[in-house]
Amino acid sequence: MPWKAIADPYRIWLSEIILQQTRVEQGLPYFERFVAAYPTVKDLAAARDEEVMKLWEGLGYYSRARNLLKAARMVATEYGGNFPDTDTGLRALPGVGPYTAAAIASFAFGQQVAVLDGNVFRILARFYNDLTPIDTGKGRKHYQKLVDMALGDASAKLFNQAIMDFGAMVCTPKRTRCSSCPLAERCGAYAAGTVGDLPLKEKKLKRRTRYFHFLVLADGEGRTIIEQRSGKDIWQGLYQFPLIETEQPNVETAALASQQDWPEWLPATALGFVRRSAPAKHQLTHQTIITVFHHFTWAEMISKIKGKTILKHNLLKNHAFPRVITRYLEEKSLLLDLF
DNA sequence: AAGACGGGGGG
DNA sequence: CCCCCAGTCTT
Repeated sequence: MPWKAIADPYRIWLSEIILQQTRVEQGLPYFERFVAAYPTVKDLAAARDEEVMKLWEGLGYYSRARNLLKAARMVATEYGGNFPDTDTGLRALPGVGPYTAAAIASFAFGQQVAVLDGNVFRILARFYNDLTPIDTGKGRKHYQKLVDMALGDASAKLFNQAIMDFGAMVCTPKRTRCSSCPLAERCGAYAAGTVGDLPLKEKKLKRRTRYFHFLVLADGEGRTIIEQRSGKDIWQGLYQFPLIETEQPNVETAALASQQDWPEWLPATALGFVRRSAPAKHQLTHQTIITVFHHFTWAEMISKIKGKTILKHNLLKNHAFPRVITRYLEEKSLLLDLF
């Protein structure tokens, strides 16, 4: 890790938040952008929400970005710019759970606490050939006890770093490096031939499919309309083109106007249909989203709509969008003849 | 205890 | 296509 040698609690915290459920290669560019934009926690605390969301754009799990800013402001105002230096104190920060608190406490403050993350679950389950599922309350307690025993009196800072490196490089989820593993001789799963089956999980993933129709509106002067997502759904705080969601696939563009959630401010009769995109599929962890972009001209676009943002299309880049949208915008040529 | 929450990469 | 990733929060 580039930040491995760094003792700055701010950077350790920032990197740990970014790396939650995220691969190092994916998170690293974001870490560098954040450090460049906000060298200290006070700089981050002073940032605008929209600016932080924009920097986080594309990384996913956007509650992390919202909590990041909340926590930074908490540290800046309530703690005088200094992070809490204990596991318990760190847990009070939004977005800091058991793993992240232990990581920061050990790496930044030398506290004697063991981390329990995906790597550690995997290594322990395999080494002890342990069939206890990792995704239950009981399982977490069980493995926490095991890792606490494994840590013993060793330096938590070194142990935590070592066990996670070991999980990232040797005892990996797939294509394990058992042939060069220094623990292979003592590994229960290796002896039993169960390495590929561990760790066990109890719950299976449920998925639902949704059909999103985005309305890309253009007046004669290069303007379009976007809205900010709110509520409890995905992509909270991000922007999107006005959205109609349908229960069924293959809905005609003309039929959208009679949908429940057709915007009340948008007179369907004033729109000129230009084109619709082919359906595109986007796989999220719990949702499969099929998107269709419908292009319209709206010659007499009204200039103020409550809760909506009307802007020149070349300024779209200043707002944070879900990948579904940015990916579509990257195919710039599709928009050229519209605006 | 369940469910929700993104996006990318590997097999 | 399915699983996993230096997990956390809400219900």
